[in-house]
This record gives sequence, C-alpha cells and structure tokens, in this order.
Amino acid sequence: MTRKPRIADVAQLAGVSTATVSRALSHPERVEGITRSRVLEAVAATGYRVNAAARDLRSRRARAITLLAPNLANTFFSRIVAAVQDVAGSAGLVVQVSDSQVEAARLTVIGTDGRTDGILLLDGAVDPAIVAGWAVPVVMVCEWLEDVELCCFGTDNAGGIGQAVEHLAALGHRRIAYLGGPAGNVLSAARAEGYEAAMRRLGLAAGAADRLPGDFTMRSGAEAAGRWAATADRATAVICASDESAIGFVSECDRMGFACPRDVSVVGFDDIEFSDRFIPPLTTVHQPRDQLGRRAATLLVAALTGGAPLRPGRRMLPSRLIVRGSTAAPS
Amino acid sequence: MTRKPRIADVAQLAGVSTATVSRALSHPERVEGITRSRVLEAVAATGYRVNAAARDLRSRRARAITLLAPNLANTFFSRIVAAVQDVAGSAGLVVQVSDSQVEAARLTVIGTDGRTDGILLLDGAVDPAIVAGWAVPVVMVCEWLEDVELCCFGTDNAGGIGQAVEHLAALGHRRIAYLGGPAGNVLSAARAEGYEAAMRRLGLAAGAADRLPGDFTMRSGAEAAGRWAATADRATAVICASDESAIGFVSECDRMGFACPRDVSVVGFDDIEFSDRFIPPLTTVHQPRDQLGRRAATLLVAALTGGAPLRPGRRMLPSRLIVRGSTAAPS
DNA sequence: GCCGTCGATGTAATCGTTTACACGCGCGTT
DNA sequence: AACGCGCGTGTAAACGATTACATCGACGGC
Repeated sequence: MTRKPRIADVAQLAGVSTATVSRALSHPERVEGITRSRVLEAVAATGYRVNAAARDLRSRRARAITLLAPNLANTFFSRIVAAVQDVAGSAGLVVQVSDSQVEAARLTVIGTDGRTDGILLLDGAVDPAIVAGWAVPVVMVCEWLEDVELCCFGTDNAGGIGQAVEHLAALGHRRIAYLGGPAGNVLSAARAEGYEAAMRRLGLAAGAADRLPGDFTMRSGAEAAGRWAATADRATAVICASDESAIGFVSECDRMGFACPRDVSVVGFDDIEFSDRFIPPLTTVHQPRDQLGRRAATLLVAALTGGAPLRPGRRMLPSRLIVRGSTAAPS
Repeated sequence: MTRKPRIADVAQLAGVSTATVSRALSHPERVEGITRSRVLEAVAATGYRVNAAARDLRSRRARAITLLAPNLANTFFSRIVAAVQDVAGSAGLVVQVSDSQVEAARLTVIGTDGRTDGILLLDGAVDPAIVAGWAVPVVMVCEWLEDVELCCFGTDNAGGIGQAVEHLAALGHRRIAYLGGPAGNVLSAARAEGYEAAMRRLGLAAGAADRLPGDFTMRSGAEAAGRWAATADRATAVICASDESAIGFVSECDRMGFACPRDVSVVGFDDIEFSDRFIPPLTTVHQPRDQLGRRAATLLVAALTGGAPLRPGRRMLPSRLIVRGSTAAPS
C-alpha cells in the first residue's frame, strides 16, 4: 500500500506548485478556472485530504470550538450541545466537549494548548482565574461569572419565576413554596431572588418552611416532597427551580398519596422535552435552549471567522410561562 | 506583550536543547532527575504550553476521538457522551462530537483529515462505504452495521424484549402489542424479532393491529396510543421499543382517559433517568448506557495508546427487565 | 513605446514540535 | 588495554500544510 498523498503529490500530478493547490482548495477564487479544475481532478485522482494538523499549525487556528458543561449527561445541556454542534458544523468547525468539573490543570490547558479557537462555557462555577488565563474568546451560555466581563447568553430567570408566582396567585394560591437550586449557583440565586421579589410584590408571605433546599435533580425534588408533606401547614403550590426537580417532587408526592394538581400545584423551570408528556403535563417556565445554544454558537463563530469583536454583556432572552396541567386552583 | 513561549525559549532558559525539553515533558523517565527539574522550572517560569498542532503534526496523532450520534440532543445518547468523555478525558484525549446525519462528504472527512485518532459510532445507518473509507479505528456502540466486521458494544435487545413478553404473559396478558422503532434501524429489527420470537414461544398470537409503527420518539408513542385506542379489540399490554415512546404512549392514553396500568400495561426499553420518576414508574428493559459508553471508550483508548488490536465482534451486555408500576394484571 | 497595474502562479520560509541518529562518557568485562 | 554497552544529551531532519514575496505576462493609458 502506498502512503497517504500529500499536497506535493497533488501538485505534481496537476503540474502546478503546492501553493496553487493550497489556494485552489482554500481560496478557489484566487486561481484561474482551468487550473482549479485540473487541481480538483488531481485531488480526486489521488484521494488527497488536507492534513488538519499541518494546516492548523501553519495557520495558527484549530478550526474547533470547545463546549464546557458541568454535566454532559443532563438532558438540559444535551439539547444545547446539539444546537451548538449544528451551527459550528455548518461553519466547518469541530465541536469538542468536556466536563467543566475537572481539575484546574486540565481546565487551564483546554484554553491554552491551541486545540481550540473558542470556548462555550455553560458553567458559572469555574474559577474566574482559569477563565482569565485562557487565550481564546469565551462565550457563556445560561450561566455567567459574577465578576468577569464576558459575553453571555441566558434567560430572564427572575422574570420567569415572577410569572409563575403571578400565575399561582391568580389561581388563588397564597402559600407558595419554592424549591431551590444548588447553593452557589448563579441561576439558583437569580431564581430565588425572582421568587422573593414576586412574593413581596404580591404581598404574599413566604415562611421558612416554604423555602425548600434542592439542587435541580429529581432526587432532590423527591426529598423536598417528603419535607413538604411533613410540614404542618403545607403550602398549596410549589415552584421548582428546574423541571427535573419538579418531576421528582410530583412523582414522590404521588407515591405518598398526594395528587398533583389536586393536592398541590407544581411549576417547573426549563421546559425540557419530557415536561409536556409528564402526567400531569408540567406547567413550567420555558427556556429556549435551542435558541440559546444557536445564538451563542453563532456569535462565537462570527467572532472567530469574521473577527467581529465579542462585546461583553448579558444578553437575556425572555422566558415565558407555559401553563399546562400541573397547576390548578387550590382545593 | 511578549509572544507565546515556545519550546526553544524553555530550552534556552533551562540551558538544554529542545529535544531534552520535549523529552522531559513527554517521557520524563528518559531524562536525568536534575535536568528534568531544571526544565520543569523553566516551563513554569515561562508559562510554556506545548502547541498541540505542532505536536500532532510531528507525531501523527491527534490525541482526540470522535463520537458520532444520530441525535445529540437525545437523553439516551447524552449519557453515553458523558461516559465517553470521562474515560477519554482521563486518558488525555479530547472528545469531539458530531451529528452522524450530515452529508456524506462531511462524514468522510471526519475519519480522514487526521483530526481524530478513533471513532465511536452510535449510528447503524451510516453508509458502510464511508466507514470503510475512514483511516482510523472504529468502535460501534448500541447499534451496528449489518455487513461490516467491526468491534461493537450493545445490549441483548431480543432478550430484553423476551423478558418483557414473559413478564406480561405471567401477569395474565394474552394480547400484547408491540410499538416498534424506525424502519431500517438495526435495533428496531432486533427488538421486533425478539417480540415475535417470544410471542411464538409462549403460544401467543400477534395480530396485525398489534404491531404499531413508531420511531422511538414521544410523538410516535402518542400517535400509537391513538391507533391503539381506535382498535376494536384492544391489546391489554403494549411493549414499546423505547422509553420515550412508552412515555408518549402512556401520556396520550391518560389524555384520552385510559389509565396505565389499569387499562393498559406498558413496558419501555432503555431505562432512561425519567422512567423511574414517571407516573406510573415505567417498567422497562434496562440498558447499561454508562457501562456501554465506558467500555467502548476504554477499548478504543486502549487500542490507540497501547496498540492493542481492536478485535471485531459484537459484545452484548445482558439486558434486564426492571419491573415498576406501569405493568399489572389485566382487569 | 513605455510604464504601471493587476492577476495568476511559483519559490521558499515558516509554523513548533518530536525523534532518529550521533556523540561522549563512565563502567564492567575480557 | 581494548571493547562493548547503556545512558543522557545534542543536532538536525522531518511532519505537511499556508502564505509573504517574487516573478512573469498581458493589458491599458498616455
């Protein structure tokens, strides 16, 4: 078997220089039509493929972007991954994924070894010093870093929760509990604030027992249900910081003999695919994950290819309450 | 600002040759202790990071593997992505992801441009000719290519469905319908065969109306529910080719006023995270997705780093029916 | 007829490593 | 003493593209 064809082989076969071959492939408009077709013929004849490493080395670009998320298995993130892959792929960029919760050393390397041209960061809990050390542009999605000026896409968390509180209040609920997200998470904080603000605005009091600890997971939702059931004077509605925790909550309620929405109204956050098919269908705050991923990726790609500067600032897409079957008037 | 430090800068500062620096970093055992520490000091002092493109070019390795799946947004695949990323990351390899349903040209390039050292293919529907054209080792996960000899990890599909049929039969069901997967999919075929075989084995007849078309999605499950409800002599149990379609089926039944398992028993396939928290909790065939991803990745990584040959053949992990609340004796 | 310009192409330097090979040295063996 | 060996290190040749710069005609304006 013969060795892999190089650009020189193509050049020889086409009777031109390697420079012309290179140009014919990456800047077709710069070579004359007849030459170009001769080159393309030779490429086809030899089965030549450009060697990405050589190209990357010389042109100092990796033609790849990296997506960093705290939990790739999560259905919330995977939808974003898909959107990002779609736009990056169309732009000829490879998408690399990595868990953002690895040792600092590995995280540092990602942004400094030249294997990636830009980073999409979906985790607001990474050390800002590491992010600052990266040599490539960064766009944050969903979450953000508190004290760092970055370009960032997210949804209006407080506003979404506000709509949920209003919806429940309009149904007649007065005791509305809140099942929060993990401590230290920026989304947790923003959503909790949205809850507190809306409750105050509507003149509703939230007692200590109405603030349930959680961490976005189904398990934490189920645990919260136990806690909720154990309180003497139960809230008639619960707003959950994520759909997963809402599903955990409702499912555990069901196991304990409480029905939703008969005994308790429940609102989620995210509008993941399953929410619509849960029983009851989950009332939830829709987050345009596809849009989020798509727009963030588009911006990053533009910054890389067009050199359009990446202006810092939080771009918040509106969130919207989707009313389904898990909320009803208190009985 | 000064330019990025190169290996020569480190070498100069440490008073050694670039070869020694390179060795100190990639083959520490080949340089003497004192020299090595001098080099490491210099690396720290200069803030040097090896340039991945140069390294890849010279060593003809990409230090990356690529995962190809038909739908990255799907929660079924994302769990596998996470597992793969975990083992590859620990081995120092980057994971690239891509949609396997793109034009042939893009798919071809993936395996021939030297940006990846190996491919994890989760799609049994790609053109075998393309796969054959790839220059790197391939491991298939979950699905497989019918006529190509590849190393492949999967679960015992027919066996899993068999257990489901037996379980339902033991509960007293005689009319057991089957909601299939997309036509042309190898898993669909294997599971459908498992259904037919088990029905025959147990002496149960499956009528035409008992074979419902589907494509693994929730939507198709919901549609199947409509079809099921419309048949005169309804099956008392339905086995679905995926959890998603099972969830779609049950949820649509609920909307039509049929309760599960009171009016119909339903079994899923996959055991995705939500199944356990669905209402009712879904009886389903467990697929060890984490194990599947982990083992496939481990094997591929071993083949790449150790040069262990990748022996073709289907490695089928056992599947296991998890009995939960969506199945009961017919009423 | 001369000169400037422009477009197409070739020449060769360059990107930053890794690694085959050479070299020098110390040591144990014959 | 001669030799072989192994170890640690240096020298320099790859790896395979891209691209700045040079070259060469053709062409148009004066």
